[in-house]
Amino acid sequence: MTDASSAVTEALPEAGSKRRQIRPKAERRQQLIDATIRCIAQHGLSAVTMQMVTREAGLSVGIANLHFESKDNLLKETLRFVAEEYHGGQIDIMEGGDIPDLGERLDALLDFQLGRGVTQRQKMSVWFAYYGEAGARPVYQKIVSTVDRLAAQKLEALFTDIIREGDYCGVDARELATGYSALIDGLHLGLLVTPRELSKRRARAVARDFLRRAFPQHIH
Amino acid sequence: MTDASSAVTEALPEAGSKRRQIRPKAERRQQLIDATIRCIAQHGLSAVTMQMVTREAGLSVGIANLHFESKDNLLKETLRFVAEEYHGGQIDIMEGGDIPDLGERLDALLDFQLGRGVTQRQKMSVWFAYYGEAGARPVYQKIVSTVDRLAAQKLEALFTDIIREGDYCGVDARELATGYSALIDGLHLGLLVTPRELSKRRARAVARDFLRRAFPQHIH
DNA sequence: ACCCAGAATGAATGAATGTTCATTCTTGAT
DNA sequence: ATCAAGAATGAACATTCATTCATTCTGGGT
Repeated sequence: MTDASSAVTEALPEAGSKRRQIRPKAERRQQLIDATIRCIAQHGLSAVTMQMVTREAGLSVGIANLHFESKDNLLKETLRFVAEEYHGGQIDIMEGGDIPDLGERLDALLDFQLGRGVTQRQKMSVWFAYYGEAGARPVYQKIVSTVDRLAAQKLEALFTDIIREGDYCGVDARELATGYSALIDGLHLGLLVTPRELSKRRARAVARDFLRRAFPQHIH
Repeated sequence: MTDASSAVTEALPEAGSKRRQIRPKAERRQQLIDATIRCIAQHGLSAVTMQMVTREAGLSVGIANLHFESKDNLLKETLRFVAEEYHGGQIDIMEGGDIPDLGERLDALLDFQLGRGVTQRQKMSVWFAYYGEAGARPVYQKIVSTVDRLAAQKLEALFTDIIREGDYCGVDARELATGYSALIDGLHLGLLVTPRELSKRRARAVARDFLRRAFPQHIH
């Protein structure tokens, strides 16, 4: 078919290169997961197909079943990646040896949760696409609740420290942590579904307000 | 209903009756929408098929395309129904001529939002299934944001009244309303995805805490 | 220079699903 | 009792999609 000796074609040696490349398994896996995230964000979880994902990744259809065993598994691993990245980022900040001041640490957390650009929005789409299915799929519930529980513990610990430092009384760290987490989730929903009604700036203001009401000395 | 004169067969006059019945269009539509809700809650939006829905409704496959033109339309109408029911219920309470005391009205609202049983959980599954797809489907965004906007206005109005009545200062009704809505959404998510971590009782306590911190004179 | 383990490909396959429509049946009016 | 309108049925069809696998190709080791 393609005559190798004829030098006529081969116009794009780099960009649109059709050249087959061999890369390590871990790299291909990540490539496919990234493509899956973009596809879910753009087309919705229920519309995602293997063809769509592999085309987005610039690879052939067979490769997805080589590195992940099935579509189900690819979707599962994609959720795991997003969940761990999001919660891992939060946990790093909350443990945060690099930020000694507790008020600043809260600010950094808020920045992480409601900051960022397009990428963050894509991740949020993925996040909620899975939430929607979680009621019917125990596997998803398990992945989310595992990382979720750890993040919730860290948040409660941080709140406990702040309450002690500020001598706030009549405040329950656990209840407050549950409320703050729920508030952030709800704001993400708002940003995703009604971006016209809720700007990122306003979402941050609302979250800061919640924290200020609870820890007036730490948030200005 | 069943023919009284023929006493031979008709073992189950109600439950397993195979008899073909003709019913008005509106009734069939509601029957199919109800079945769709149950299917989404049990299997997840992406796993719902027309066969599944019509079997759940105890009807044949053709009927769905007779009363709704397509699967897409059935799903769209189901979302519209759930959205209007949920937001409509809230709005009725918030306008609430039947409850003059504003604090009690808040309580009633909270009851409606976080109360109920299995049915409510089913509706929530549906709600978030669509949220997950909303990022990619403008139709869903439009349906939700339309009813959402109205409910947000009513909530803001209620908060404004309460702020005036309680002489609360330094509190912005709009910002608080956004926060409260987001909090409720987030708590619903928690109830759906991590029911083990978050009981309905605790969710209510968290929401009440939020309101108490804002309107201490109205919530005890 | 040669070789081969295994990475990559994509046409083929079979299963699942949305939609159609010829046919059957019910009901209320005449 | 008869009939027509249209509600209801479900087998058939066309499409779409996940998965397979025979084959091709690559790059590091010898």
